[in-house]
Amino acid sequence: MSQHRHPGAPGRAGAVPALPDLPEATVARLPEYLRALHNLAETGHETVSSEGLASAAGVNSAKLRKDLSHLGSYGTRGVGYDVGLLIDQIEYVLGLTQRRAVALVGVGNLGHALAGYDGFVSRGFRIAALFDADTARVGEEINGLVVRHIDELPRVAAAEAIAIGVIATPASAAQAVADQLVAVGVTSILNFAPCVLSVPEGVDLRKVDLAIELQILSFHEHRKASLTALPATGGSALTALPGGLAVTDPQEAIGT
Amino acid sequence: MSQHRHPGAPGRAGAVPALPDLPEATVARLPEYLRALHNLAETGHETVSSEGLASAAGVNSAKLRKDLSHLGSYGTRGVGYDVGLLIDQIEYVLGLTQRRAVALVGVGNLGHALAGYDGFVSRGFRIAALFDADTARVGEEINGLVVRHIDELPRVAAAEAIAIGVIATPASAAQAVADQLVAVGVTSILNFAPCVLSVPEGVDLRKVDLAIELQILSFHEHRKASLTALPATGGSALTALPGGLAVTDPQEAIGT
DNA sequence: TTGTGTGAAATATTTCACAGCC
DNA sequence: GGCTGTGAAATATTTCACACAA
Repeated sequence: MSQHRHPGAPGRAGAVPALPDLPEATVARLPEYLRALHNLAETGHETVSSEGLASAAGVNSAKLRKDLSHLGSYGTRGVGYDVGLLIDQIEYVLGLTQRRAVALVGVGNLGHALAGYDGFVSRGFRIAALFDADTARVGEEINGLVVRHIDELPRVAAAEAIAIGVIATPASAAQAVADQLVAVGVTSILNFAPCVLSVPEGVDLRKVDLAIELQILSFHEHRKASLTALPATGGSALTALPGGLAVTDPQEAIGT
Repeated sequence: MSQHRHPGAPGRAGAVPALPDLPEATVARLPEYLRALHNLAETGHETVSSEGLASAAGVNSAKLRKDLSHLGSYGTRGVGYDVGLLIDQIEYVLGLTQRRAVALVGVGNLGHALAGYDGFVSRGFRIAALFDADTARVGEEINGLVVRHIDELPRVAAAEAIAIGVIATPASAAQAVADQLVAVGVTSILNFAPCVLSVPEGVDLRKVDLAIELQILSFHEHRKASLTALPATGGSALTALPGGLAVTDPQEAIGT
């Protein structure tokens, strides 16, 4: 691509957004770059190389450059990237120039913590409403917000222009809540309940399952243990393991 | 592969683990299958087809079959999978046959919620210890566990055989905590702090960043808004968008 | 000379489609 | 007849390596 093309300049200088459809893997990394850039900006850096930003974000520099190249050319060859400019660009692409309103449904153990989580507010969002189905919890105030009954969702959603719904209910309630969110026009949902939700075409759904993360780590623990368990089988302990030798996690070595 | 090969039967009938090194994408889905299988078992199903399990887990059946084929052949052609057998097999591969001990560091807002999260306990883990650096929080009891000072980590880790460390501290403390966990022999870490951690080779690190999930959703909101914003540009509104037409999120349509 | 931007190569993952077994 | 297991094709993602701009 010739010359500098800045698709959708943040300053809206008459140009057009034309959000390029980024690879999903790239989208998932942009927030990480953004955080690293904010750190750099706070420590007085005005410029950063792909190498520098990549290591701050925990990726390799080739990947970073490829990712950023999808946004257009915001670097200067021989110099690096302008930190401020890149922050603006990424925030623009991620749609963070407007502070989206988030509705959190389910104010139990986890929901309570999410309601008080600074990161949402400090990173571009506004928790606009809290809901729960349990009347015992309705009325409680968390972080300056009053918990409302879920039946008030339609009214509140219209008033607050809710853009994103976060579900932190028990799994048994999650699908019903998702349906209600969809019904009031919410098109992005983040689900913390450990279950599969189905939503209509056009609604984006992401999920965070805390236990799954631990189970993935458990797999790798198991794997590491099963490898080190056979210290010397003659070399290729990594391949097939013909037969014999019952080794079911002797007791993973911890500490000295 | 000829006949039924059951690499590493759970019942340890003298056979060998021989954990096949599964594709990472497959590993990440196994916990989801496991949850779906438990649901099926509870509702009395003894057998399930790839189609049925796939839809319960929110994936397509081809992917499911490919994933399961990496574990060996546990299905019966023309019939489906034996629910109980598959549960055993997946639990075995994920290393859930032993209840791994988890240490949670950082008992603030989020950590507090994690300490009380049922899902960890119900899905194969044991929260063995809670730590914090803030002496004001040390001694507090959460869910039957007393919060200890982080300096006690070495002693406790040795006593409890901690396998996995969960970091729920502020970002500023996270790297130091990670270092301490690594120092006492922990080789798997789940990080909730919004920062990049570096750990030595051989230590597995996963990360959950709640704000990042919202930012990814925000991107898609932005994208949807920018597409629907040009209702009829003559057909190919999806391609480049030559120039002109300043469209910076008019106001995303919410509600009716 | 430095360091971005990017084609092209290498990997990883998903999907297709069907042979083979129950 | 139904459904798994799996090669082969299609996509997606990562990495390489270098032309070229500043």
